[in-house]
Amino acid sequence: MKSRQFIQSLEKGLMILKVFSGSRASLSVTDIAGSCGMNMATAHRYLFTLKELGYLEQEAATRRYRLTPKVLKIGVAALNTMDLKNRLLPHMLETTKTFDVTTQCAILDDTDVVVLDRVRSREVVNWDIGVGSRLPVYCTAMGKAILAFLEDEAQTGLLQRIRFERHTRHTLGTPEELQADLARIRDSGYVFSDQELTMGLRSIAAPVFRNGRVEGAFGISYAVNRANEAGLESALVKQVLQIAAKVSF
Amino acid sequence: MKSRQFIQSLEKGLMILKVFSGSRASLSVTDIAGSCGMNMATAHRYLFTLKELGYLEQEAATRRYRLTPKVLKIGVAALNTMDLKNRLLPHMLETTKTFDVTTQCAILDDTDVVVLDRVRSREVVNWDIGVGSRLPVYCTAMGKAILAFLEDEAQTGLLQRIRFERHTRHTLGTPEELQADLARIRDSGYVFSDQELTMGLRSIAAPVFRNGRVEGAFGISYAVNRANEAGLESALVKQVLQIAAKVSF
DNA sequence: AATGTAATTTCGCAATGCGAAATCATGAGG
DNA sequence: CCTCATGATTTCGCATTGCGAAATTACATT
Repeated sequence: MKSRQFIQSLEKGLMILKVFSGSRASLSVTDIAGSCGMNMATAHRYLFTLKELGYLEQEAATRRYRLTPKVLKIGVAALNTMDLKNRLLPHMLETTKTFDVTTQCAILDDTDVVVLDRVRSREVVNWDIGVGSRLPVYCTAMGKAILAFLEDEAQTGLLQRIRFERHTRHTLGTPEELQADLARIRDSGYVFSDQELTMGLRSIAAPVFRNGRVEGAFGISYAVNRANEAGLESALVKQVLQIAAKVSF
Repeated sequence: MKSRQFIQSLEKGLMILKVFSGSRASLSVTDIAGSCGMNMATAHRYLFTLKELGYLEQEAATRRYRLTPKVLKIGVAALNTMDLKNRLLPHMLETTKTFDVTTQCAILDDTDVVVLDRVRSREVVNWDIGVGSRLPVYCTAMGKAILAFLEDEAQTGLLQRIRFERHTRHTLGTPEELQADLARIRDSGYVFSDQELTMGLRSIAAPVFRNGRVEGAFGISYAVNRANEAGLESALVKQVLQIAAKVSF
């Protein structure tokens, strides 16, 4: 039983918006009613309301609904209130320029890291994640950087909720492997991740602190074949640590 | 009087989320109640619900609420369903690499253009807008590119809603000036915008069509001083038009 | 036309959310 | 340490809102 304070109509409305995130672009009343377990009349009322408010639009022909750019407004506000991004951005630009690597910053949300911003290297990679995308903590450099320095209770809770999935042959598969890795990371202060999420891609990351607590992470990614360049990776590690230290407090 | 179908609780909940977008990062119950014109008990119920659902978190000390990264999930889904972005991205990467300019794509939302994605040039500019940010239609190259090719009724309606504000000495100040500019744009097929929004910054943009209707725009920006480089700007115009044509259908 | 499928609206009833007021923190003075 | 003040949270009875079954409408197919 929910608290007396809980407003169910709001939950339903947001549930509908969320369904759009998971599924395809355009959905019909029936689709929504089905996937939310609502009566069709109910689903229709909510869709109608969201349309009125401008968060959804309806194709005239098919009567199907799709998200409008207005929904972005809400999320982007959240992004901009994260000053981690603002503190890091100049360093990201500079690092990308100097080493021609992709730099990014991210924060934790449950068992995912959320990419706040990224500066792309000039080399076009087949792989491209965007601002706001989510990646699993346990197989990303930034994820592990944050995880390693999380408060104990938060960390153990989180570790239990992780559902391990093998993305490449380098992906860690068990909590134990991850624990061991985290211990190593705590020692060295940074993460070196070799193709744990995507084949062909390496990353280096370090945590950023705010008042002594992990706030997020700074990371860089580059193609494996660049490992040949003499001294590159050690320079990158140095760079990552230096920047993470500079913006931490 | 609203339709019988309209669900007020959802409106209130979303209104609260929206207030966070406009104002500062963290808000108290009283703040919300004030700016939404709600009873404090009501505001509290909604904040409580949003917290339960994970869209807000509450600082233990101050009892104030702030947005969580979870709200991003909703908006980002909208971004990813826009295949305009996916179609353009490879060309953006290539263009940025070739000319070392910042490339971007955007769509229209009411009187703003919303930046879907951008690839930064290597030159670090003091100015930096991010994914999801909104810029006024009437003083951006991409905005005018879209506006110029909008259906008549949509265009006239929109023109009336624009509130002109002078950002630089090049900013257009009246509907008439804008109209004249749009006519010129329709002739040439592209927009050349010189420091209309930000001093020191030039942009070139062209509309992208989908089934013959404007879907969004592709644009590039660069520092004014690069206008010296012989042939650069005409090459850029050619590039913009070529790419816009390629991804249109 | 007849049939089927999906969207929309109606309507009476019950649950939900409302606001005034009470209660519970927390902090600032005295 | 107590009091007052301020803000957050909860209670509670009542009116409103939102619910679902069913009716209606809108289209596409046969």
